[in-house]
Amino acid sequence: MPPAPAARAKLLDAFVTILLEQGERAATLEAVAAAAGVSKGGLLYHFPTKDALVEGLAEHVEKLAAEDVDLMRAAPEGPVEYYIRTSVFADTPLDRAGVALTRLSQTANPRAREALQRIHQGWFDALAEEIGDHATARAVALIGDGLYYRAAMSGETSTTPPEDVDDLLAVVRRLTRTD
Amino acid sequence: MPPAPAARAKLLDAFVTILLEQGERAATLEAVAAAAGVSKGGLLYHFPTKDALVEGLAEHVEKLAAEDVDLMRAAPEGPVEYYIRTSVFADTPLDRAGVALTRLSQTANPRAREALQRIHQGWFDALAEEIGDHATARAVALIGDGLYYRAAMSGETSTTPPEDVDDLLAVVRRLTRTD
DNA sequence: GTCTATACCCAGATAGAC
DNA sequence: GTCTATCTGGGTATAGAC
Repeated sequence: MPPAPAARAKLLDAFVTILLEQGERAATLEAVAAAAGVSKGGLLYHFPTKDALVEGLAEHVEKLAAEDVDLMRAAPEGPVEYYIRTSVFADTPLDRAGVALTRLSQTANPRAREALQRIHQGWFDALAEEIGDHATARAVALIGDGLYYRAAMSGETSTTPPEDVDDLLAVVRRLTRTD
Repeated sequence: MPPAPAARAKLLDAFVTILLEQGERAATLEAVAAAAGVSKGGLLYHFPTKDALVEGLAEHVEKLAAEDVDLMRAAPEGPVEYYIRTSVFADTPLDRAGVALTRLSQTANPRAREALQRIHQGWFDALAEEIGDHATARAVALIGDGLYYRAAMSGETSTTPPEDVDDLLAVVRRLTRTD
């Protein structure tokens, strides 16, 4: 990979921020360019079309998610606990970019949807490997999805209180222990 | 309530269908009007602005969801089983309209978001009443949310196979039984 | 209650200067 | 590599006929 110019990263970051804070409709080329401190023309040099911008975000998220799956598999507390803990919105780069991509996914962006599907599959596989039972793994994955999508929808930047996460984790442990 | 003209219902239905099949971007006034078999002007007689159309959909979904909560509380198999079973996308009027509204919710429609929040709260309350333990109720609610949002995102019109639902239900029963 | 016509605006994209 | 025009299409909304 070439050095990856700073402007590209800044543009993607601006795209994510607007998507998070104002939704898809507000994420116009002009708005993204302005937020990144360049002109529309400047943006279009790096991303020739809007689809290219979406594509760039999708790739970015897939890369971050792949790294996350590695972390998940290597986590001392195990994939399940890692997964649940990190499913609550925590304003990490992956959270931000992931939620932003989710907002695009319903619009009509097959690319965004495919990426998200692969990402979720990666998480699920890691869960299923630890849990064994398919249906239980599915239930755990769905709990994470629920947390994730709630964050993606409700525009909440708020973090779920730690004790709530602990309570939820206790429930999940009860679920996986009996297998 | 006045007789509620058929055209209004047809327009809302067309709005829902386009939202489901092609996403928010495609749901323009013209497209909705055409799908409902009227002209743009005709649509604008019933819904003076696009916001009014969204508002109309939100109200419609809230009404359907309120009825669903009643059914849920009265369900012979109990609220929990009813909730999980009906959380998978089944192409019912409520499913369709609910998913359509979900697609709108991230855009920047506070109205759509508020409606969805109230709706989810209604379901959660009914669950918590049966389950007792707050954290467990939350977990069950999240599993349903996960199913729901997955349908909302992936543009899947496909129905989850019944045996998968049964498997999931078995897991949920294990979860609630121990309380 | 529904239609046509049209005004207005803004998003996405192109061309070409610097 | 970034900028300033500028074109074009299409989305929302208004006016007014039928």
